[in-house]
Amino acid sequence: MRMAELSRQSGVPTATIKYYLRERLLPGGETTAPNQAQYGREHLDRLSLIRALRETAGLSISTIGRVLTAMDDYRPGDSPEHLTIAVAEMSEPLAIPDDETDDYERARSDLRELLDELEWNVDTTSPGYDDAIRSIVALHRYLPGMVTNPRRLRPYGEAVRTLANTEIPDDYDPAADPAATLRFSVLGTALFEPLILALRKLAHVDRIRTTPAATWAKR
Amino acid sequence: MRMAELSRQSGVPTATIKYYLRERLLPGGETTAPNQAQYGREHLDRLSLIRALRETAGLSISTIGRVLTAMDDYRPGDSPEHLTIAVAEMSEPLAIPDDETDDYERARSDLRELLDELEWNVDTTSPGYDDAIRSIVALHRYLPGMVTNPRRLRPYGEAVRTLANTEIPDDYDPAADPAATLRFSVLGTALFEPLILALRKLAHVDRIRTTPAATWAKR
DNA sequence: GATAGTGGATAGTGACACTCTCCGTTATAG
DNA sequence: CTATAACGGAGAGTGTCACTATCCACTATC
Repeated sequence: MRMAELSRQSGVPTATIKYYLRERLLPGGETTAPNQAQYGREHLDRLSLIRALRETAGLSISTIGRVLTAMDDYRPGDSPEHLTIAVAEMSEPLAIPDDETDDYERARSDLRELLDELEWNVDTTSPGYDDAIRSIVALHRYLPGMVTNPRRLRPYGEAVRTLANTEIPDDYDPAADPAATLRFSVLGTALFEPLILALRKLAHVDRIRTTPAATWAKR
Repeated sequence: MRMAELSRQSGVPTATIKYYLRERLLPGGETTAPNQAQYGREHLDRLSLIRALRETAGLSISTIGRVLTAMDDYRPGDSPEHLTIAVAEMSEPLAIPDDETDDYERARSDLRELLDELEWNVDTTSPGYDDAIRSIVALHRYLPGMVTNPRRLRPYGEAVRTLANTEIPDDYDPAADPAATLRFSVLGTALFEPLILALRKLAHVDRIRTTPAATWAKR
C-alpha cells in the first residue's frame, strides 16, 4: 500500500499524512526506492489512533507525540503499572505560579485527605494527580467558598471508583496482548471521557425535571 | 473603578479586557466622558467567569459568548429547566457527515435504549445528548467491536446519576437566587469536569495497583 | 500646565494544524 | 519505449485563534 491508498483507507488527506510523518507521529513506510514507500496495516492502525486522540480527545499534536512515544517504549513484561505511563502523558505537568503557592498547598492537603479516606494506592506522580490539583485550585479560585474537603469530593471519588472497577475487571490480564491492552488503555481513557461528561449533563436534566419538582411546581 | 484597577483586581491585562469588550463578552462600563468609563463588581464577576470558562474549561471565546448570552437571557421566574440552556451552549450542535448516517443511527438507538433502561426524563434536545451521540460514534469508529449497548454503558449512567443526586440536592431551590444559581450551574458543570476525569485516572492507577495483583504477581 | 492614564480603533504576533507547491524520481499504461 | 500519472520529501503558505501592541485625541490629577 502506498500513500494514496493509505489516505483512501484511513480517510486522512495525503498532505496531513505527510505532516504526521514529518512530526514523527507516524513511522515512515518501508522504502523500496528513493521516492517509493510501502505502508501496512500498522500505519492504518496508528493513523486511526492519532485521529481518535486528535479529534475526539482533542489532544494537541505534541501531546499525541508524547503519548505515542510512551506507548512505543512499552515492552512486554513491563509491570502493568507501565500502562499508566502513556496515559500520564495526556496531561501537562503542573507548573505552580510564584504567587499562588498557598492555593496549591491547600489543594494538595485536601486531595491528600480525600485519597487517604478512600484508601487509594496512588502517589503524587500518578496520572491525574496534577490535573486534580489544578481542578481543585480552580474551584477555590472561581467558586470562592466552595469547600473541597473529603465530605464534598468523596462522592466523585466513589463514582469513578465504581467506573474503574468495571473498566478494569477482576480477570483483567495485561500480559495477554500487551499491544492491544495498551491501545485499549489509552483509547479507553480518552474516548470514554466525553461520554462521561455528556451523560452527566443528561443526568442533571433528569434530576432537574424529576426530583425537585415540589419546589417549583407551586409557583 | 476604571480599567487599570479592573485589570489589577482581576489579574487580566487591560489589552485582554479591551478584547473581551470588543467581543461583547463583557458589557461596557458606565461612560462618564467620551474616553472615561466606570466598572463595578459586576464586571469583576463577569471577568472571573470568563477566565474560568476559558482557562479551566477550555471553551473558545465564541462558545463563551453563547453561554453568556444564554445566561443573560435568563429571567427570574423561568422554569428551572432554563438553567440547562446555558449549559447546552457549552457544546457544539451535532453535524452528521453525509456518508456516516448509519453510524449515527446505531449510536442513537444504543443511547435511546440506555436512557429507557435508566428511565431518565430527557430528550434529544437536552444538553449532553449530541455529545453522547458523538462519543458513541467515536467509540464505534476507533474501537471497532466495542459494544455500546446498555449492558456496557449502564455503569456510566449510574455513576453520573449518583453524582447528579449530590450535585443537585433534594432541597435545591433554583428560585432562591436565580443569578447565583445560574452561575453555579454553569461553573459547576465546567469546573467539576476536569476533576472527575482526573479522579478517574487516579482510580485506574489504584485499581491496577491493588485488585488484579494475582494476575501478574506470578510472572 | 506638565504628565500620566483613558477608551477606542487598528494592526500585529505567535502558536497551531494543517495545506499547497515544487522537485526530481519512479511506476505504469499504451 | 515513451508519455503521463503518481510518488516521497522539503519548504513555504494559509486560516484561525486568542491575544497583544501601537496610536490617537482626550481626560484626570498632581
